[in-house]
Amino acid sequence: MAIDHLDGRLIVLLAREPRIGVLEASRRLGVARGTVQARLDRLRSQGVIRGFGPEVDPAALGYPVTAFATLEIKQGQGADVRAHLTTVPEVLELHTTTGHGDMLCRLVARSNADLQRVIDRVVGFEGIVRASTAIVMENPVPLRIIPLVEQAAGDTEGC
Amino acid sequence: MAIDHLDGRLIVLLAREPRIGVLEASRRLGVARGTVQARLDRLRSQGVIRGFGPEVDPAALGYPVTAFATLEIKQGQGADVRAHLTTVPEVLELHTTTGHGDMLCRLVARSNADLQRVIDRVVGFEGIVRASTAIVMENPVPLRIIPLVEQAAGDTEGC
DNA sequence: AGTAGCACTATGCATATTGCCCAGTGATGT
DNA sequence: ACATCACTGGGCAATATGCATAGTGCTACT
Repeated sequence: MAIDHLDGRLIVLLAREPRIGVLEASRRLGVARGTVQARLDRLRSQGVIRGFGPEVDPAALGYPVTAFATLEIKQGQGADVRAHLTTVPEVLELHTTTGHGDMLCRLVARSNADLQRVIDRVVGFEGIVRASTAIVMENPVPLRIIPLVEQAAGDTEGC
Repeated sequence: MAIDHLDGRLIVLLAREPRIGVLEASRRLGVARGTVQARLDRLRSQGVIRGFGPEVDPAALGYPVTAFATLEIKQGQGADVRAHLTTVPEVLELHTTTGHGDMLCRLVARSNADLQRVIDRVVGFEGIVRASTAIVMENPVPLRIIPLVEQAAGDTEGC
């Protein structure tokens, strides 16, 4: 179910130096190439590793402003709102949540002024009752997974 | 500053089929290998593409519960809180924001019960005044970048 | 006009990597 | 004792990579 220590080391290695291939990884980890190959295949088929897509920085694309919007949805309009938000390119992520709001979405925009346009487009839809937005100022911890992988790998055995 | 249409097609292609190499990409895009090579180098040096790290699914690692916590910080304790949260593996992401709270962080946990442990660890730190947590139920739009890339690429020229 | 700079094409070549095969070994469970 | 499984270590053909070259069309500058 979880991953073992070698899996963890492999994932961390790939996260740190994505350009290395299977052969180089096997050298670094001190195991045979076939082992790395098999581990990778298993991790992918188990869904632990979803893929190796490029990580794109929205800021470098011209969208330096990030914000999180909490949306309150009119009863029974959830599906329509989801469909609507999916069509907005600036909506990078959408979750339905418990708590004060009903949905939380991550937005990007070209500027603070442009954010207004994005928000207007997001909330300009029947079914959204209220929206409250928090603009991101700093991002002290960018999306990371390595510490979690290390914990998950370490739990299983003691190295 | 932004990216052109070929850049956009390249990024989308790589996002859809990450395992293809430079050579195969050049065939798909109908351009020379050197061109793809040069574009990739430029995109990486410009920071548009941060890397090709593996996308790991926390759920498959044994952390199926995701939550967002809004934290209110005592004046002047920001740096300490950041340092503290960095040490918690279950904190996948941390932002400082405008609005009601001062920080927003993304958490994962092994279960709803385990989430309590994580939150206790997160807020068990002088400097955090108040925390409100929203548990993610569904994720209709997983983190995506393709629509934004297409928009950014399309803006520049009309194909 | 003339020219320099730039991006792209097209090609070649040595080296490295991949995918696939196999036989052997040690640990585990029946 | 025996089957199963993961790992090792090796070999092989096919492929991809990094690097270099020369030619072409376009743009910008003088």
